[in-house]
Amino acid sequence: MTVTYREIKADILSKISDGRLKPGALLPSEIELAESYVCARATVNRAMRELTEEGIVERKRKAGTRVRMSPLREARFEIPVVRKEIEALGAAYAYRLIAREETTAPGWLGARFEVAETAPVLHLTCLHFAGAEPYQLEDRWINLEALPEAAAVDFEGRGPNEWLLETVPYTDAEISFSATHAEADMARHLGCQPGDALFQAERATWWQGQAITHVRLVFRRGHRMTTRY
Amino acid sequence: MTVTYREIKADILSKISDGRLKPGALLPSEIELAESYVCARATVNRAMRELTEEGIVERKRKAGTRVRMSPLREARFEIPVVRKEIEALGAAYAYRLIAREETTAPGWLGARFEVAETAPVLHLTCLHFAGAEPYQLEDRWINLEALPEAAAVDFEGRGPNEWLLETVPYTDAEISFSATHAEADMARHLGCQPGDALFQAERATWWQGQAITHVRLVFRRGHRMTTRY
DNA sequence: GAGTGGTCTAGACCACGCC
DNA sequence: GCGTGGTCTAGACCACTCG
Repeated sequence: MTVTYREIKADILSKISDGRLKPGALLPSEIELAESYVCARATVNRAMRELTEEGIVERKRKAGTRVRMSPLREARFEIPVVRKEIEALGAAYAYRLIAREETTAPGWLGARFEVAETAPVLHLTCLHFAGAEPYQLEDRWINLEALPEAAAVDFEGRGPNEWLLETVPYTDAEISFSATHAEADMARHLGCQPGDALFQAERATWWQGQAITHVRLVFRRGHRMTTRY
Repeated sequence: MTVTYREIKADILSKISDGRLKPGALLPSEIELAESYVCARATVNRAMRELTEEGIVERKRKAGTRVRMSPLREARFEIPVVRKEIEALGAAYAYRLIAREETTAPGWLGARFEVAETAPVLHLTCLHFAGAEPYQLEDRWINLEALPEAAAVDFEGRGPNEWLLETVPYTDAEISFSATHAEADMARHLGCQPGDALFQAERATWWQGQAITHVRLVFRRGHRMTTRY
């Protein structure tokens, strides 16, 4: 029965949990820990490295390893495909294409995207349903210079997000969350009142510096994005 | 000049980026990779383990290592202290306590928190400024059963978030983001119109199952939470 | 059964950062 | 300088899972 790096992690965590190790406390060096756990230093190292990545401890050469003053943790959100998000709610997923237009990039998009305003883009508006209820309104722009084949796809049966996921990888993405008012047509599609406060996400993706797609996702009234950490 | 795990990661990533490795492709086994990179298998293993954690590849015993079909990535958000958030904007931070009251937990809080409705709580309302502009309205509830010493603190000079961070660790936290309407007093404090759509975060933390604090943070109009990934 | 990844060991060298 | 963590090596055993 040897000591695993998981057991070492669990032991350190339990010592923090029950107060035997307080925030700011200095831990023994890897060599000392390896002796006390009777294992190789590499095993201790892996345990401590993972605790570092998880934001539990802080390490500095020469200074040693300390329990973080306030465990710096970051919340992580998976960015699921809307179909899976809805199916995870236990509802049936349905999709409808509302509008489709080939045009040129409007000014705000050009600025965010670093594409010329004359660039050809495909503009799609779609609605995603959870059962019979509208769930999310999708306002999508696809850069046809980067992705000319998108012009040949009719997005009637399947949403552009799923098509894009299968078709193009990306190297960079930016996502932001904010609140917005329901405009008149938005309220009509989402079944809420004009002026209602709605949660929205905007995402842009690039492939090696070239803009691929920008999407604005407006959720139905009352939507919450939640995570535990 | 030895081969590091970082170089191996970078090499694999570049092969994915330029198409030499396509989504779904099977990579050579660790032993083969170690031979071709002329390094120890542990070095290859670390590179591949990190690529797995980052969602770039998928590994199964016996089946081998594959490039993920669609790189499953998660967005990460640091949850900074509001003071640092504001200072990072280049603005001066200021704080004001608006209201303070010792009371018992309202029903909705008891439900979220699993504390009795008779539990004593400290209810604080505070405003955080970026320069002269209101930035965030904080509506905080502290469980006085878990943290009786909070009753003795006047939160005049410093916000409860900073006090809590220094004072109590937590084992579990839940955070959620949504949109809300500005109520009348909220609009007055944040300098916006009643009914404006505002972005809000709600966070609850626990220490080993015991509720510590619940906070609702309502941001000024137009606030966006952004990350790249 | 056999091949793959998962982990541990014992040892080594190095880079960083205090003193 | 010197102690700490960061990394690499060569070898080993094990656990899972596919055929």
